[in-house]
Amino acid sequence: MLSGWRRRNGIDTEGGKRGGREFKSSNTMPVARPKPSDDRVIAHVDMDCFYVQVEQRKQPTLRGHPTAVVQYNSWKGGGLIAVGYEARKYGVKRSMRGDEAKKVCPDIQLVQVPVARGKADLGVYRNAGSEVVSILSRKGRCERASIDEVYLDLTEAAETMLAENPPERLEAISEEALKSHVLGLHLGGASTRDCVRAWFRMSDADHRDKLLACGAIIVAELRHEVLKETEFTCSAGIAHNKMLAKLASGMNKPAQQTVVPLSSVEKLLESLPIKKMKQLGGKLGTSLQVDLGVNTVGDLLRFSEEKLQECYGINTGTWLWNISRGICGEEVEGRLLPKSHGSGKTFRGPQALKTVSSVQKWLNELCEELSERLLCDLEQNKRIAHTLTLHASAYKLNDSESLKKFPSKSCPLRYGIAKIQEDALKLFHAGLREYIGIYHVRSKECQHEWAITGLSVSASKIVGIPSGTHSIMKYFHNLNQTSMTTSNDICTKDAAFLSPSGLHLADPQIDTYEDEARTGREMPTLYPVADETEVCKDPLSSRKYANNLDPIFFRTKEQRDGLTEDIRLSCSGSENGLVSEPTQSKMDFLGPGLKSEKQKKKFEKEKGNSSILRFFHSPDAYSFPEHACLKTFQESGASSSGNLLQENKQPTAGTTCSLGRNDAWSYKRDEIDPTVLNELPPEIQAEVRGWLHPQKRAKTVKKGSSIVHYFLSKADL
DNA sequence: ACGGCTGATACT
DNA sequence: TAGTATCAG
Repeated sequence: MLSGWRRRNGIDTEGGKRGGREFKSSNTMPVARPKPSDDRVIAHVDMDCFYVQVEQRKQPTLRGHPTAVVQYNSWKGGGLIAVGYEARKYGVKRSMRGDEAKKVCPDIQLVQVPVARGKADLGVYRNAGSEVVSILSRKGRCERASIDEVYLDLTEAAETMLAENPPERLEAISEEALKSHVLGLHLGGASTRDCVRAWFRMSDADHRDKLLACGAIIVAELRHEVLKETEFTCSAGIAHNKMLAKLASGMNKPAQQTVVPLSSVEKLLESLPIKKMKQLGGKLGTSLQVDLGVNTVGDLLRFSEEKLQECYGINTGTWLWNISRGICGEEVEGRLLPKSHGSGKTFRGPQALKTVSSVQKWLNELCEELSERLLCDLEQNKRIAHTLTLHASAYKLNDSESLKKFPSKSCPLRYGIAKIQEDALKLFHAGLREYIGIYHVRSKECQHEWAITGLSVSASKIVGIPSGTHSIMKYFHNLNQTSMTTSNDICTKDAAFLSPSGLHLADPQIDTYEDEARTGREMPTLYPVADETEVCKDPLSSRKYANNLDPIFFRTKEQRDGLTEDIRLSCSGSENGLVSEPTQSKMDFLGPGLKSEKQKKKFEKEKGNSSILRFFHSPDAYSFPEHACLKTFQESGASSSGNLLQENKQPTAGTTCSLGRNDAWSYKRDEIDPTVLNELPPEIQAEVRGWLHPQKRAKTVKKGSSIVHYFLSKADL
């Protein structure tokens, strides 16, 4: 009996008896299998104890000393979030408390995570990660997998090297490359290095091995550049797919790289504990162990694909079958920027928040950080986020129902600190009302019913906006001239133009809130660009925009072509005039009104900036009337959205490609004038070309679920 | 009620 | 879609 994991994820919920299974007679039919291998060259680069390195660079005297990064030094020395390798020798581990670390390693230096607005601020690490990404993205498609991890598709670069400058012709192979670990390489007699050198130069090797060798040389170069330019060391894995590359990058740390030739895969996986595989470290992995007795990846080979599908569903089953053979078709995504931003904090135990005002206070802090990061993203990457989401965790006091989860709520995101704060609070109330039950709504000040143990706000649905001759500046400039006579902020209405679906959620309506006298206000005309004269007067007209115009591209075709993702990845507050004044803890206790005063001053101060940011800094920026938005916010099950939204379909033809990192919008590829590309910075060109000519090879779909798998020849691995 | 914070993704 | 859950580091 499968327990736990499957109950939720299992696709086949009806006792595992699947209709249609009998149609798959396993041997007679040409049961196609995924290719046993592909000839891509994929690298996974993993920064070594990244936070520690960042702190050591900032404070060089820490180098060479056992060091760990800790947050919230208050309780038991704080929690470790990164441990340097010197400290690991003493047995210091992540998720130790600072005190325990001191115990096993008295000399350890504990560095605190920067704190801003009363919470840990990981901004410095994010920025450091961006530095690294900007270097690693030079040689091929690059996917930022996390703050300190990157995947690279080096296939083209490796092929080029193999054709023009193969290792065997290379008079000298870099020292770093020669230090590679090559799995399965027999080190008979000769020194390791000579062996590796010989491997790199092997002229009779499998073509795919040669590609890997080239990949390893390239990765060694890249890692060297990272070290030179950032002082950070990293480790890497080079293999034919993401899964193996990721596996390899962790095998020899720190500051080393590991190559996985095809011939080594079987043995590598045979004895590998199942939990070491990415995605199998959690409940699914446990289920494999407990329910199927699978302890190593090799053990998985005993099960037919059908059996695995019976147990875990079609997708996961096939995926398991594949990974046990070292097969993984996942593409490197080609995304240098995050898809969402979030700011959150937990309030454990006694610190749990029990009043609305304390919640509000913290929401304000979180929203402030979020807003800052959003503006940063806007200015540096020309991207706009469209959805604001509030997550909270809570428990009920004196209630058996305390297991109930606090519901997440989201709404359209309006730019401007005050707006975000206001909306976040409304979302909180919406969630709270649902959480405690609508009958208790009125007992607003009745405490001790609930306690909040975690709060977070996040911004998602981030899409790029055009740049180039008609830049974002111009866009907002127009906006400002025409419609923002009283306002300096982007708000929901703008999202009407920008939102891919035209979906508009009204502000959450909390009945305990006074309506903000929106009624009589007239809707301003809003000209997206000078030559577009459509006027948005009522809720429906926003739909018209969304339907008829590609919102972001609701300008000329030429303008559309300029779409770009700015490659300036860093988002450092101090560099862009966005830096906040030193956080004053007094502010914590000031109401929104006073805070607004502060923000006003900040805005005044920044008025001189040519930055677009000044458009959004006004705290009490004009708010578009709510009736301009479709009200789709679901309240007590009463949904007014429904049909309106469903009509709104995006054209997704076969020849569309998704722009940037967000699939929200598609457009016809052949509408793009290729010559425009040449005017973009080279790095951007590369990425845009990536969009325009996505994958040469058949696209392998997530988790091996793709039907293409079934049309490829059976594995002989 | 302790590991905090951040992010991605899949499913419904 | 919006909301939930899982996973990772």
